[in-house]
Amino acid sequence: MLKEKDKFINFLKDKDLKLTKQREEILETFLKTEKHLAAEDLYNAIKKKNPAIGQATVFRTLKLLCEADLAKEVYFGDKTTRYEHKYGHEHHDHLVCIKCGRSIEAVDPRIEKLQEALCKKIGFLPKRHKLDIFGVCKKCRTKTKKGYYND
Amino acid sequence: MLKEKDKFINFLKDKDLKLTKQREEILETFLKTEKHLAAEDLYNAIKKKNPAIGQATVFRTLKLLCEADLAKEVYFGDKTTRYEHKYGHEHHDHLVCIKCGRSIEAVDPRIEKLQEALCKKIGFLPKRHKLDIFGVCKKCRTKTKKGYYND
DNA sequence: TTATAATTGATAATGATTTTCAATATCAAT
DNA sequence: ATTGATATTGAAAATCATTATCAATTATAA
Repeated sequence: MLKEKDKFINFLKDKDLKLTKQREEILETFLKTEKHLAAEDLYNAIKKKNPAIGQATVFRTLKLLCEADLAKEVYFGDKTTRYEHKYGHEHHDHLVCIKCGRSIEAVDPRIEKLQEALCKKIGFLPKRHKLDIFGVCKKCRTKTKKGYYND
Repeated sequence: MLKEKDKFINFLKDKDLKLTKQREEILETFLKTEKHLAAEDLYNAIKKKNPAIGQATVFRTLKLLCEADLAKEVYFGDKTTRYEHKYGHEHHDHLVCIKCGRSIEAVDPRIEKLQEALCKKIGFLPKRHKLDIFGVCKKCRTKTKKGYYND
């Protein structure tokens, strides 16, 4: 928690930007939630503590958090941008549950290797990639009383 | 070309929808382009032949083509939806060039297998997935006069 | 404390997509 | 071919997420 805040403060200093109450609040609330939230979700969460906050400020600050490498944009197909924590999170793929909406982070180094090989084979220089697998998570499968959810 | 049209006609009949001149035109123009185009691109292309066509109709028809499994929505991170041909195209990953914007289709069965294994290991039931690799394509690397583009 | 530049919230603007609605076209059954 | 029931169309207004504008406010280095 402190590390992230420090990183943000350094980032701001570095860019001659100011540390404001709203920026602090937004960062704190963002760090408290561990899911992939949209700007609006974060806005609503913060409004409870500080109803004076403006949406625009949330959008702007989220952008800053991305620049500061504390957050990362993710897109899951619907048209809204979501944000995930980046600090201390290595690259990972997403297993997105189509029932509950949660997403699980996972990596398989062998998959990463094969991706590189695939690129090399066709002369493509990879810079970044993303793999999203959509399906039903363990919890949601189990919920279906009659054994596992299987179709 | 005929196959796709037939499939569309059958789809429409099946849903008690009507085959109209604009739907035909939109399908034909869509089939003529082999890249991932946005609704607006398609709209502009069609306007040349038929200036009377409405944007809304293009959006609506693109939706229909997706339902008919002739087209598939793809998202490459910017916020506009693009559409690719689906008929006769197996599942594939995308290598998206960040220089020229083109995208190459590719599949590696070993990657697919590993993805399944990864899911199984954590009890996740996969339904579909997408892998996009962003980088620089061979052509664009070559364009850089002094040897390959490498950073 | 003060000067100066950055920040804020409200609101208007944007861009992509959707909806609404009255006029028109399709198609199955005459 | 004509009809009639229903789907479709284009234009324009409405939406949704996001961005830009701007006057008032605030942080910060001197």
